[in-house]
Amino acid sequence: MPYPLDVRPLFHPALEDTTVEGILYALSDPVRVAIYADIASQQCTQNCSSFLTVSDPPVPKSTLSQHFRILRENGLVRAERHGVEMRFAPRCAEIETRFPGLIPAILNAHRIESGEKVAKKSRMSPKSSGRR
Amino acid sequence: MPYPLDVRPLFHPALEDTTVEGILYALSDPVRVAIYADIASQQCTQNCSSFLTVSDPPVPKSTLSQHFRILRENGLVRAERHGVEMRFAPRCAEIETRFPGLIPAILNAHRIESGEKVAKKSRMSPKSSGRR
DNA sequence: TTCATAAGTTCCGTTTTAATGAACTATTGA
DNA sequence: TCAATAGTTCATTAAAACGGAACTTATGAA
Repeated sequence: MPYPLDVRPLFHPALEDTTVEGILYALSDPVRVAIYADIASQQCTQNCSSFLTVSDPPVPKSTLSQHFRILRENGLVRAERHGVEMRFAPRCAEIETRFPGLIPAILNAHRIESGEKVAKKSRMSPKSSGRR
Repeated sequence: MPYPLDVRPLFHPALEDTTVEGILYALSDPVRVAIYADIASQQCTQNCSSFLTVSDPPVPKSTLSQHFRILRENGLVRAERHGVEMRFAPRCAEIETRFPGLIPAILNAHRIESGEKVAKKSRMSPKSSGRR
């Protein structure tokens, strides 16, 4: 008889237990902020492995797992086991009620910076005109 | 004849070289964010030693020095040697032009959290009425 | 059922990074 | 010239991040 699936308690902090420094720490890593920006912008939840290639070279699975744990334990995402895979949903709306404007400002800053990187890359790319 | 005072180049990143992750990292430490919040809120610049007691137990001098270096190298403060002491001024206004809303949101969140800590402490204090 | 595969996690050795006492370097004032 | 003060640097230790390998659980096929 199939018993309930693995329901080991995945710890999620209560909203009021989240801290600014925890949030800033979690998002101060380039891989984690990229993951979070992606999760936060998607309407649908995503699984772990879809993020193996957020970075080049690809992030090892074990490292990715740690990154997700840090995002979860600092209150940034909600994780749910779905069969063999894990799905993540952002907790932006909740955090917004506790620390208004914080997450939007960070995501906005991240967008600005990402835009710069893309611009720099395309300037350096052999496909671009380079200095004319 | 007295030569120019020690003017070893104190490195400050150009505004456009500051990064979100650098800023978040610098402010993800409780001591550093407390220092920065203080500097950002003061009209007058302050020296290093006035922050020895931002934390209890007091932060060792060598540790403080590192904290200030991290704030400076990540573009959060401008440091100037004035005789024997070092003075710091916030770079909030600059950062605001690059990452609008980021610093105010972080400082606001920090205020919220500090307020909670004070409230909790006074609830637990023997001088307060405690549970009535 | 049994086996193979796939998704994540955990373990553990290695590498980085942080913390801090002690020694050191300016600068000022007596 | 000496003493005191503000910060920095260095060296040691402690803590945290990284990532390969082994492990666990779920699923689907035979």
